[in-house]
Amino acid sequence: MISQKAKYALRALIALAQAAPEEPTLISDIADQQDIPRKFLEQILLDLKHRGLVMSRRGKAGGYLLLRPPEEITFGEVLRLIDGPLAPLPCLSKTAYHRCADCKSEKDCHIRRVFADVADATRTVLDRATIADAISGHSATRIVFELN
Amino acid sequence: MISQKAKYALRALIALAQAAPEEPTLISDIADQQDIPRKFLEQILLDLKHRGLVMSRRGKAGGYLLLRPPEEITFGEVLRLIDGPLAPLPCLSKTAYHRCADCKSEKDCHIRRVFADVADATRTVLDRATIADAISGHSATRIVFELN
DNA sequence: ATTTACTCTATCGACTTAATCGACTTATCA
DNA sequence: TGATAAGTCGATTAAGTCGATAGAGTAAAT
Repeated sequence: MISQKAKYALRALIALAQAAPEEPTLISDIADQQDIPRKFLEQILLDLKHRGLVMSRRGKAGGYLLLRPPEEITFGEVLRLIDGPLAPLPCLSKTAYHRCADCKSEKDCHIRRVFADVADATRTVLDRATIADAISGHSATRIVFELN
Repeated sequence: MISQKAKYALRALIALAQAAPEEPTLISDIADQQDIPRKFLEQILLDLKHRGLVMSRRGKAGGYLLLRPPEEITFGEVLRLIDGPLAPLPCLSKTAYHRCADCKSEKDCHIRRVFADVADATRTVLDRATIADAISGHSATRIVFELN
């Protein structure tokens, strides 16, 4: 399950993508429109700002703006930023690899092999799906499952 | 990330599948062999027993036995049992569906559409992969990703 | 100078996770 | 029949995470 925070982040980015590209949107407006607790959303937007996804303007007529085109912001990027690695096992993460504490041999790990397939699938889907895709309802990836 | 408990459960089942099919295996033997805290493993095996995956014999010459063939125990089943639903959103779970608390319309949910693909992929992989597959190193599913 | 709005750090309570404890029950065997 | 081996089971713990809130601070505009 993805966290509530990640859902909020994605919804906020979608809201920003749907707003006028030059007019800053108020935190409060996003919070009201998307039903997100105001103060919680502040933190989230700040995180997104620190990672370069959005920018902000202070003072009157301030607010938030998308810093990159919605076609270039992927779900994978947002999820990693908020929830951490996508991989189901630490030893399968491309972006935050580390050995499982009690693992004797990665090559021989029976469960690792199975989860490697899961990791590939989620990575592929989430790193291809963009905010723009989400808004348009267009799916970036078609997945075909074959029996071995 | 899957929980430590789920990893232990899978490793324990694999160990049982590799043991003689009629000789009960001691909790302590599995714990030692797999480096799992003894008392924690007790709980896990009890859960697996209550769900009908294994059986136990008490007293001298007691221990645990697999109750079903390794070809019929899937990763998906074990993970659901230990960690709960596989789906990344509650509204995408087949086995434990429930609405997202703050969701206005599922049909119009932009993020739901993306995660539906993730849910399909993980479900397919994990519900096809069995304990027997894990041991043999044979992968049950080949996944092909196509661009839309 | 005042108002508006974002910034930042700290804190909260509820829950979850991983693990441990200890008393109990059941089965075997001498 | 009683000692011993082994699983059963509920309670408890410590640490961490999650979702949310509080409040003082800073920057910009008028």
